[in-house]
Amino acid sequence: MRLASVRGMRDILPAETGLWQGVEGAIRELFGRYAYREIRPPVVELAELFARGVGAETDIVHKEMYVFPDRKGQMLALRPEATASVVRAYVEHAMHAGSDLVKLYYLGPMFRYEKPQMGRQRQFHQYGVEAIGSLDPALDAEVADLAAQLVADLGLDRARLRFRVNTIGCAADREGYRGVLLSHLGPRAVGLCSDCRRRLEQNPLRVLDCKVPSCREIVCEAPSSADHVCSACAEHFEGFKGHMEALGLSYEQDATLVRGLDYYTRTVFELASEELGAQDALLGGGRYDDLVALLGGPETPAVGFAGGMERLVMLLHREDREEPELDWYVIPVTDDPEVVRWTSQILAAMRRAGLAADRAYVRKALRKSLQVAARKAKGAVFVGPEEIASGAAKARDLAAGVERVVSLAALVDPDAVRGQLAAEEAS
RNA sequence: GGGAGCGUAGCUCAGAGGUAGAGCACCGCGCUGUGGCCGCGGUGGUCGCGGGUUCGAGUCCCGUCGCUCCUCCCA
Repeated sequence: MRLASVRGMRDILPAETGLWQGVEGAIRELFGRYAYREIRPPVVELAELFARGVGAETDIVHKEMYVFPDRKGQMLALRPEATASVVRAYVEHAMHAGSDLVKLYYLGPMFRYEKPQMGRQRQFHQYGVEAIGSLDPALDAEVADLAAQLVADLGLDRARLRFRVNTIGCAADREGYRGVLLSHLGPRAVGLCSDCRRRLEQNPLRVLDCKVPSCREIVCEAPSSADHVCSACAEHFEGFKGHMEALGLSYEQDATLVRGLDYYTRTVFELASEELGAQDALLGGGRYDDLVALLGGPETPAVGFAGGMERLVMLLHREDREEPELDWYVIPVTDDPEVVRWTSQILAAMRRAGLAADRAYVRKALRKSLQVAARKAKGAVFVGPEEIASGAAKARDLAAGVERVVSLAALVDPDAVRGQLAAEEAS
């Protein structure tokens, strides 16, 4: 069989890369505006980082991570997410020493060995922010506001997006709530699905977001974590919600919102879209106050979120018209060596002057070359014996269908070109 | 990991046991240095891959790989 890309890993072709660059540009611009600076951690880390940071028992680490030994037998992993890497870098480079609050963002490929489907690939791309060094609930709200602003900037329909928030408390609260939850769910275990009976022992919180109808019934009567957090965490959550309202961000509180990574504490949130099908989470995040210390740094609270690029691109995909990108397409009208040389010289001059230009390299009927030109460029320039003799060229506006003789100097002057085209369109 | 559907030309798809097709795209000609229309002609396929049944398989059977959807999980 012919060689093909690896399952779950796809090519992003030129027809799509324009959209990707646009989304990436919007992300970088917005995150910069919120005072986050880019960090680029490596794609490969010690496998242990994720086992410790994300949690050895989480699905992501336990079942989905690409793990392999290098040539010296060291166990490495392709990163399944970036927060652990960013925090590792924060600790490794003692970034706490340089600033009271460190705000970082990243953008790049992640890897999870899952069954591929719409909106879920084995290599996918995430963007995200991490604000490390403050426990202020206003910072949680800033991160949520940033997420909301991103989808607004990209022009997504707010009515079809759902912002859900919850609190799962600090580490001590989680331990306490785990007991409360167990004593509620334990007697009802018979009614739970087989997965949930297993979760009951490993991570009872995950029973909460099970989608099996019978489990949901049992779960909706279960005590919610928000009612079982300590007063400090409850106050923090109230503060967070207050700031959300102050910023005009609408949300729904959802007691079943539990994230799949072990490091989360207190605030958790998720933004989902109705338009994405089964994989509807656009972005998700929350607070992780214990992770920095867990990875060997000082006790440092932090909050962040991550979102999926593919899912964002999918929502924007409806407008995919392809417009000519080049300013000029230069066509030699004969095979004459002199003509061909002039063509290359004019082309080079245009490019050096900052114009986007290309030329016909495939010899064919002139009208065919014009068809190609109309697909690729805003204007066509003809080079032949007549043009060489007069020292000017025939330039054609391909949208307006108007043609006029232009001096070579005008051809390579970006301002003149714009004036020229505008004048032709007006006439 | 569990379940379902689909893989035929670059793209969208017909073909239901008997010579692999259409539309679009691409190339050429009509139209010698001027586009989008029209007409005519042409290039292009180990029918995902491997086995089996049959005189004969794109078509039926089994396996496998891939895609899509659900479940699961999350971004």
